[in-house]
Amino acid sequence: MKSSPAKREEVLSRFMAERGLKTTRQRNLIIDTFFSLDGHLSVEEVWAKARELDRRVSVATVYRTMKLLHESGLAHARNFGDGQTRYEAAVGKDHHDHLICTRCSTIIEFENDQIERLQDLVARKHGFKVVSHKMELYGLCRGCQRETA
Amino acid sequence: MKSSPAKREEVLSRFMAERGLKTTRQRNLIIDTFFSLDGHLSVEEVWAKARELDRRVSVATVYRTMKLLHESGLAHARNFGDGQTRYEAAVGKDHHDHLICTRCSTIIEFENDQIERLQDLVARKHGFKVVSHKMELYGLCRGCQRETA
DNA sequence: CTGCGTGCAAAAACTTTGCAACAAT
DNA sequence: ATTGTTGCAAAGTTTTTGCACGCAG
Repeated sequence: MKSSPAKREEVLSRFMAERGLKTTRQRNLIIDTFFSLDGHLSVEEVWAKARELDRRVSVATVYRTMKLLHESGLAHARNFGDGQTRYEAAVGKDHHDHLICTRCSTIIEFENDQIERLQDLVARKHGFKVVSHKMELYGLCRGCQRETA
Repeated sequence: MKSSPAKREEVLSRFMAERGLKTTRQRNLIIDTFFSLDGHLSVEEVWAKARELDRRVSVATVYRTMKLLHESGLAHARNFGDGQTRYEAAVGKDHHDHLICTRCSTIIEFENDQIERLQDLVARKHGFKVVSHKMELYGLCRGCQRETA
């Protein structure tokens, strides 16, 4: 599912207004690039793609912009254990979690409402108001189980 | 709950035998230090504590040893979003997950068997064999909800 | 105009690694 | 003896930052 530009725009403009941020050519480019791609993107990857359209954007601006997207809630920041932060679009697709193969690094996404409901329950029990969450299951995918056996 | 030295010892010695690793003064010091502490520890923190007993251990050895602990399954590696890997003892206490306050950084641990069971179920459905997992719920703790309201 | 934003390069923060000396088996 | 281990410092990665210039509002 692609992310919905309408909702995005709304969240973003409210966020930028709130913080007195300005709309710039670079920010638009980076944000559009990020949402046009899909998956779990490193800053490096977003940068590479954005540069295809404008050779002059600096990686620092990409770092700064991705951080804004994260703070605005439009992107989740993830850490899959390699040393890099990866960003993932947070609107326009249903929430999902990850199954990660520790051998071949395959990542499978899944969602499970029942788990989500239980999470809320647990949080409430501790007086928490959950804003977001991440869940990652690490193990061996079908193929790697076979090869390792 | 403190970690149980017996189980630890066993897992560790099997792991070291398997890989032809040697027992050294530094490794013992670092491992003991790690398990004597509690919580989510950065390499820096373990190092600081270990140095109290032996000024000469180098931070490189701590990095190397923590990686071994992680590979042996005795320590989980976590990433809470600050730029550091944090390690947490993986035996002697039941598995648990985390509620993290995004405002004051309070971390509450919890466990929920029902969720664990559902995770296994989902994994199996995708042909995965789960070895470990982590789940983190981000939000506002009781206190911060009040202050932010 | 005014102040935020950008690019660049330098720096910071964290982690890994090459190597010679050293220690465990 | 042999082979793995350590400390150190250098190098690698990823991310942040200072600053002068530029651009949006």
